[in-house]
Amino acid sequence: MNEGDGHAGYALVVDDHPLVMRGVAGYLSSHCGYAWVHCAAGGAECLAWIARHGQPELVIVDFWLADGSALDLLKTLSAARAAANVLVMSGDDGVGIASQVRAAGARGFIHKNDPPETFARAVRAVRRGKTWFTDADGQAAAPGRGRHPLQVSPVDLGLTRRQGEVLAMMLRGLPNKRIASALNVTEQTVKEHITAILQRLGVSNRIEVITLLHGRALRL
Amino acid sequence: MNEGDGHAGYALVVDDHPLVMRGVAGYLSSHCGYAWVHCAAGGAECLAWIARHGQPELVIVDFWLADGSALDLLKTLSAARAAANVLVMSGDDGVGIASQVRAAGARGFIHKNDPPETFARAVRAVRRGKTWFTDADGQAAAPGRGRHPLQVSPVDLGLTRRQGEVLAMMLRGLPNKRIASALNVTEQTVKEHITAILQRLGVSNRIEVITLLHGRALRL
DNA sequence: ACGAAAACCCTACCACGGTAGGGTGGTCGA
DNA sequence: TCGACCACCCTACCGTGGTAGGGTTTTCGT
Repeated sequence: MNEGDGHAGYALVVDDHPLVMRGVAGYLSSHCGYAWVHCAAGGAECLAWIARHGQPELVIVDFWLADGSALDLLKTLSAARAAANVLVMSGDDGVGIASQVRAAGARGFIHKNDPPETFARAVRAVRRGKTWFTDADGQAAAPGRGRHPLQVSPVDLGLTRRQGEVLAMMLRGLPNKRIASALNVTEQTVKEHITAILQRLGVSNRIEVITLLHGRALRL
Repeated sequence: MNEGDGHAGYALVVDDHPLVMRGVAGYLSSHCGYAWVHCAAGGAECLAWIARHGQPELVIVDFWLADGSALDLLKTLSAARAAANVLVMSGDDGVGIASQVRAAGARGFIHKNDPPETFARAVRAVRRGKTWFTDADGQAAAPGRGRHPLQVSPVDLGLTRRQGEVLAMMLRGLPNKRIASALNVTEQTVKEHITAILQRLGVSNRIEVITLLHGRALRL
């Protein structure tokens, strides 16, 4: 999948919702190839962090922060060093946010309702020096929802029922032995199920499976 | 073996922000012992899902949904079958939300700003039949931020700089060989770094590391 | 100037994961 | 009844991952 090479620089997520931070940070590290992802709960913490450690390669900021909107932070960042790629993320459809944000120096704007794929595309674009402003600011965020598979069913993945159970336990990080004893079968049998799963999913390791499917729920 | 693994009942997350959903769902499965977590993007989808599949053991609803607030959904749920444990989650500090939500039949209310630990405690409480309403609705969400460590900052995890780099690549699912070549060191050196990381984190596998820091639980 | 710690290298050993290639018994639909 | 498929078992092989126990160099704080 994506190749982001070793020491590319780190990403910084600024959001005051821990769970959201968690989700975004996880997604960044798993699907966008970021080695280090740091989180800050607000603008001040973000600036302090950057002062102490270097300039991040990418900054993702929630528009609505506890200590004011992201606009101030944005301007400060731009004033200090315009180098950082800043991507602003918002949960609502406030008109003009995109343009405000762009004026303040952001390199892109995305909506929390966007599917993760869009998110990843935006990150990639910004990373390459491009900008990413989906709706041309007058298009008013088309309500057409971009639903995407966040939960996967083993069947529509081409797996048998048993393989699905094995997959579920594999995703939870259980070693073969435990899967075997939990299923009351031999470790060998588990291995064979796993071999089948691997080649059906086109990967070679169990860890590739985990990094591939992690974050989406398995529906049996 | 462990608590609610096998067929304890599933959790349902209702939120229209994919990334948030991702975070919450991941946290539920990793830190709250939920084997199955399903996600719905709105109230309608939630109801449809419950109609098709069974009653979930836990429902987590974002207060602000695209198709109106969660109150309608809450009432519908309560009217249909009061059995479900519903936990409402909100991102802002709107006064009276907690009481509104409680009146509508929710079993608990949490704030997105709350640290994940609080989230987990709320889930556990609701699961045991108790309720969870942090501020007594008049206390107006103390601004004292509840910052907590939740993301990979190698240093405040007790890791050296190099170990942090290795950890990052490990989390991306890269095998030792690749890490070694990316870092221009021997595979052996990488192994030693990893051994150090493992015992500092108190785990025994790299997959335990991944599942630990990425959300999947291992609960042995 | 000295000691500690980090980063690097080496050999060797063993458990685990995954593959290959055999076989059995059961269920289902043509 | 026959074939297809699933689940299960077995032995055997090998690559990777992780540990143990040696060692060298550089960096850094006191």
